[in-house]
Amino acid sequence: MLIYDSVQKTKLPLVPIKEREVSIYVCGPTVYDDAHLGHARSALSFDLLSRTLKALGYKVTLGKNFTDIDDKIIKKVEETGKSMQEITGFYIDRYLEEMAALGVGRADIEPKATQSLEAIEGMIQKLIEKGFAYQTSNGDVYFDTSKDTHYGDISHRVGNEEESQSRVAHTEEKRNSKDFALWKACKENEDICFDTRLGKGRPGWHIECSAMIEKHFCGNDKYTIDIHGGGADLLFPHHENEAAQSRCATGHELAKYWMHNGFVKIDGEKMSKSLGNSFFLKDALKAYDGEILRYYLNSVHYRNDFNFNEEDLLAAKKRLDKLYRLKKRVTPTTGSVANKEFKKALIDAMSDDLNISVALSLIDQMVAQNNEQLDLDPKNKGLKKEIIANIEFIDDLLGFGGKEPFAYFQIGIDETLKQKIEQLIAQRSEAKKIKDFIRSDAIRDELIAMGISIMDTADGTVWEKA
RNA sequence: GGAGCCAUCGCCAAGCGGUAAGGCCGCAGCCUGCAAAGCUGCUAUCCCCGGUUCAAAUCCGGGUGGCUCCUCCA
Repeated sequence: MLIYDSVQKTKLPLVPIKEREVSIYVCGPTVYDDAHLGHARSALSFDLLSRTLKALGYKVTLGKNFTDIDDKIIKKVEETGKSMQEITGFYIDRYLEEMAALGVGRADIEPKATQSLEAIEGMIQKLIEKGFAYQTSNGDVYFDTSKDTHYGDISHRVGNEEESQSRVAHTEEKRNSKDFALWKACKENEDICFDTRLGKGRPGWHIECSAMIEKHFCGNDKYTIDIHGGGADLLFPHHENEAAQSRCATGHELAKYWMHNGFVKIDGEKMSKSLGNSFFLKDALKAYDGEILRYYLNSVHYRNDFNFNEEDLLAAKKRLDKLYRLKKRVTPTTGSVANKEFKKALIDAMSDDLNISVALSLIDQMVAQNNEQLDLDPKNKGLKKEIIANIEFIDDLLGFGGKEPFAYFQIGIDETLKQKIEQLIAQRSEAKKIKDFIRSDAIRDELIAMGISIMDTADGTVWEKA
């Protein structure tokens, strides 16, 4: 398995800390609002990573956190009058539901900041003891970036210059402009704070990940986990800071490899809350089936930026349709063993830093080739079994193609409509039988107007929602 | 102002020094009562200019254009 390490900026062979085991930690969402397509892409990227590693025989332990302490959450509490738990619980459930619709598997460990306060507190204490952190007069604790000689190694930022142009506001009590909060002391009339040995307050954003990783994973003297992942926007400052905290507190590096997924863009611009161009996953799921969204969002290599648009989504859907049409042709059959070369080629493609484009092209070629073979030899049972097995393997590795194929083409059609369609098709068959093609074509036109396309096959007429 | 990334057919997208995968769209054909579906065939020398090399879309330098990070962010 080759993975691209965004710190070394090169593809590296994956050599896990423990043989045949891979530990992965991915930065999850801050749960104060609905997930957008960017969250989906990140989840999908690391889902693909985890599936690929499992297919290669690794035992994968995936951790993904929920940031449930945050200024934006507090703001929402103030705005809505709801409790923090109500808000975060609501969005966590939504997140998990929506990701499930995309076929994203649950993480093995799903820590929350609120459940990790002891670990957070412990790590901050250790940083203070070791002289890597300092407390200001109001009780805030900052990480002293000047004490960490490796600060900047993750994001490759030059640390010496004065950052006069930095957009970060200077806080008087900060010793260096790059220092960041480990602990934010409670202000006068704030009611959301946690009582700890550090006083009343709440953790800074970065410390929770370091603390949770330390709490839930153990590696060796050199590294805690194998792979740390997240969106490319987290590289700095979030991951730089996480790495610094962990390095200084524990004496070993946080992760051996760092992987970052590219952005989802709308009209060429990064989708973000501040630009107001977020496309919420819940809205996308209203318009498109989760499996199609999954296929589409995963169809571009995870490191590239992804420009979301409907035409491309439709093109992706057509590609998935073809796989399901092949599945329709072989459907009542049960699988045996997938084609060896196909299976190997697919795994090889994914083993090369998740080269999904090559994997999808292999699937396209498999579909065309098997369709041709079926054209030539429609009754070949062994072939059918192999095809089904191929598709099962695709579903396992990439997470699509698992539905019952007739159902796939009928998503969104209710029972009454379905009956009407089948009635019209029956009428058309009658007309065809007596060669009343004017009538049969009129019925077909009617169906097309309803958004239904039909195909006459040797086994009768089948229909699809267009 | 500082730091990066990217630029391949009308569109999406692989490629990682050895002579341009795949998909969508389009065209032609086979199949069909006609369609649809499926199959077959056809369609690019890689933003520009230099350089390195026997060989460059791939490496180096310089342009141009787009995007991102340095502020919450997946």
